[in-house]
Amino acid sequence: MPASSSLARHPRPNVAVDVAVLTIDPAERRLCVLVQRRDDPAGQALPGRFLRERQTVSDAVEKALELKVGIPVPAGREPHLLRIFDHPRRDDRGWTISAAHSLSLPFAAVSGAAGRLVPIAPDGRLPEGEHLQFDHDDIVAAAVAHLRQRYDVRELFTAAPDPDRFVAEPFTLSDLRHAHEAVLGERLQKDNFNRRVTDRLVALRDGDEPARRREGRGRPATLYRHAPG
Amino acid sequence: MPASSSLARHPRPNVAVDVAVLTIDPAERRLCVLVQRRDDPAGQALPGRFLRERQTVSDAVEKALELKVGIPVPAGREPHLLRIFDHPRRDDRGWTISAAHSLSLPFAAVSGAAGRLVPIAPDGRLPEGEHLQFDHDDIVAAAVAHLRQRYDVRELFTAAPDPDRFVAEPFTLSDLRHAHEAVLGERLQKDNFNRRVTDRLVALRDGDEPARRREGRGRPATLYRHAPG
DNA sequence: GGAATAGTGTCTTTCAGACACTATCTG
DNA sequence: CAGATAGTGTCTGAAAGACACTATTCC
Repeated sequence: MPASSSLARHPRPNVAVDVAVLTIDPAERRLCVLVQRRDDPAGQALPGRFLRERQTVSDAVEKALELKVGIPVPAGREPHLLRIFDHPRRDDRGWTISAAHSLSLPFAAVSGAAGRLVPIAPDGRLPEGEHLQFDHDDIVAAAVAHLRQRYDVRELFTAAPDPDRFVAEPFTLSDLRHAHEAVLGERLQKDNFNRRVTDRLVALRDGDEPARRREGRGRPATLYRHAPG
Repeated sequence: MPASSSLARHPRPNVAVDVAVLTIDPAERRLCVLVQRRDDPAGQALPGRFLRERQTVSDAVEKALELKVGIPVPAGREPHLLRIFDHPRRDDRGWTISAAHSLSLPFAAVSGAAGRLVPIAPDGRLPEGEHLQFDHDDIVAAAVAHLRQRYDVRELFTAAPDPDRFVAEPFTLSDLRHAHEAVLGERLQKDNFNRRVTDRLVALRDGDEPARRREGRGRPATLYRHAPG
């Protein structure tokens, strides 16, 4: 903020926020983005909203999600700022800049939303035939790129696995791996993945034995939580 | 940008940009940030400016640097968006949000600036006794953290060395290493550093021999450019 | 020769990646 | 038992980090 000048009478831009809500569909094991349900066949759009008086950006994101897709933002979830779209003529209704954000949510928080979950192609973009209005395709691509960086292999040792907490505790190593595979859009090898992440996890105990989850056929899997710190 | 609503008559915020200009003082081999020269003893500040009508953010950054510290931005240099400061009462003159940016410049582009170069402490913050107005201390810390990530060891193999081009071509391996040391605030081992970066560089030729720079005592050093691509 | 800077040979440790194996459950 | 899922033992190759060495200049 410029320190010296008094607040001059400049025209001020409309300031908007747009949000790419990312989640993982556990049935399909696919990364999805939440798109507003609108009848307009010309183009779907991400939820977005103009800033109201003295509103913070993250508050505007929260309001946009409540009003446009009908979901509350769980406590402790923070939107990530991706970039600012500021082309002077990008909106012919007037000078408008938009702060593009991404927000990762667990599937349970999104499944009741008033919107469609569009799967992300392995290349990190929207599938053929799914195109969004304005610059929203680019926001999705930026959101996925940003997310994949946080789930990069090399991050597994410096940071925690599943930094965006797509997977609810407690979880099995397979749950965790499937989440990483959905984010990265590629298969990971079970053995190497397990060895990399177990240092950062604590196994739940059931008395003397490790706590396990039995589900369908096969050997029951040990349950884990994220290690504190 | 919200697609459905017409442009309502909301109050609009003042939108500002603030810039942490980072450079490396080659004599001191230290990372520095450019601070506006102001007489106000209460606090120094980073260059910043309000957006003018239909102005883009990066254009506002450019203008701020020209007018507040008197330096032109060389072609091909892009400011990095760090975060948005948006506390509703952060400026008592009115509702103002600020897009904080960093911009890396070679020393030659900054040495004539109307401002002070303040060295960055090894912990990435401003030294004791140097404090800036508003949230500008935080901008500097964020700018340095962002920069150090780009200069992380692990990035050397995936990306080019000196991605922000602090060092002008042609350069010696020592020039390049000193720049990385200044950014990271720690010493690097000559041998390992050289081996990591030489793949990404091309040695200049002087006829049959590699081109060398003789300077003071010691064996002359081979000159390099960045490898294309 | 001595001091200073440039550059290399090679060893150890770490760890990502891959293959093959063992373990425990359901039907 | 077969089929399915969970989990481990161990090798290979890449590369980061460290030590010791050689090379070429100025004085």
